[in-house]
Amino acid sequence: MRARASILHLDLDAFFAAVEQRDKPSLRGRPVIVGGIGTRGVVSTASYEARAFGARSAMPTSEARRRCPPGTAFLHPRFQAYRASSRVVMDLLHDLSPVVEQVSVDEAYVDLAAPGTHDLSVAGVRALVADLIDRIASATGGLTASAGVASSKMLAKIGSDLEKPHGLVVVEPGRELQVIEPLSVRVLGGVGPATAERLKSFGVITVADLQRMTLPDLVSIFGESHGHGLHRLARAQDDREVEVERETKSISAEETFDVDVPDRARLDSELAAMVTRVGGRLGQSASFARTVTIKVRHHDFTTHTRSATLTHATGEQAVVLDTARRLLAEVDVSDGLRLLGVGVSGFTSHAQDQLAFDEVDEPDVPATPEPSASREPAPESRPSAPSWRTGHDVRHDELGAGWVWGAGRGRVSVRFEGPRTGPGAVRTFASDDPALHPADPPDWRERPDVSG
DNA sequence: TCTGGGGTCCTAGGACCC
DNA sequence: TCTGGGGTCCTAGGACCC
Repeated sequence: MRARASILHLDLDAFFAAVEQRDKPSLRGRPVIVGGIGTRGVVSTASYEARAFGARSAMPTSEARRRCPPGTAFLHPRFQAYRASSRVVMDLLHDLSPVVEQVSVDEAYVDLAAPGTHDLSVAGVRALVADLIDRIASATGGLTASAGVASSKMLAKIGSDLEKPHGLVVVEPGRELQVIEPLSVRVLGGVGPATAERLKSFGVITVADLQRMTLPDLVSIFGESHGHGLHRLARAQDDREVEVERETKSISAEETFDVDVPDRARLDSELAAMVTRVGGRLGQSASFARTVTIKVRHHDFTTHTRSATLTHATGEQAVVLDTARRLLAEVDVSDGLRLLGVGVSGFTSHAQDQLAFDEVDEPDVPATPEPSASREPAPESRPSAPSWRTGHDVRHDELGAGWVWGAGRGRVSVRFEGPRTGPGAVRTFASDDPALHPADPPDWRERPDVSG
């Protein structure tokens, strides 16, 4: 917590709906819902007119249709338009300070102390941010924003919410506890429906109630991290800095089908399409991923993930798709899938990915000594054995069938799943091993006797 | 026709290693 | 008969956020 109110949290009001109303005057003053408008859609944003009828973000669109009157507009999101306006706003924030943390398309923190030139008195920041909100409105064609300024991120965010829409709250340093104590614990970051419900069972409704719980009790109920977090936040203790850059840790795509899909061919083509999207973004980021995860949701909404970590990070869509296919093959889809998704994570640089391959080498195959070369960026063409590429099916005369997990510099690692090797056994061979050859047919997993 | 899509972080158990 | 203790990696699930 800082001595002065120098952290700004800015939030655009009912952003998606406001952009639609700005761009289409006939929508102004009317209830507008932006989100999934299909049978299984949910509301992304409800305009304030729609909120008056009880429509809310994350509500099933079918429910919003029931609540809102005839004449309500239900619209698909136009992300391009939102991004364009978002950029205009973020540029205005960067005019105030170089330290801007964009949390989402419609939300950001700004460190007003960073430039060292702003008047950080309560009156000073109030004038500064009031002017900012005016400039946002004129630069975006009338979008309104709400802002909170406080001594910490937590209080700034709570402040921006207090007088929405078009509100500005400066929390005077020293009054933080007064502000939060009467509020619901739900205002604290990390307190969602589940945590709020558990707290309620202990008679905790407000932040003041939460202050009465001891740290050992909170830790025993919520675990080490969450317990300490709750204890701190209830006392307005928040030292998080405004972070300019946050690295991406996973990339994923998923889709909920209008009707549950039991058809493997259809699921496979959906999977391929999603891998193309994920792989495209992975390629843009110029990084390599080691872990591939699929996600499935059944008709009863039970949701599962299956993941596989490769020995060898990859940037290739074919490898991601092949891995995802193998994971999906293990899922019972006979009742149909409601949702299918795929993601990649465990990003590494190319140099590290070569190192990872070296580390899993089996001792019975002498590794080529390369004292420092493995730490250097590898040349453009990765495998030195062109016939073996990660993700391809192979057979070994003695060990049965498997697929290539890593290939390079005269060696190939094969992952077998058979009675002799056990599931997931990885063996490494010289790539000219005569007992190693392409598998046929490629769908060896379907054949129970394949490695027997 | 209840319940999207894209993320982050945490926990817990098992394998494995020293 | 009784069976350590960390640490790390991987997997799966859950809570949460916008």
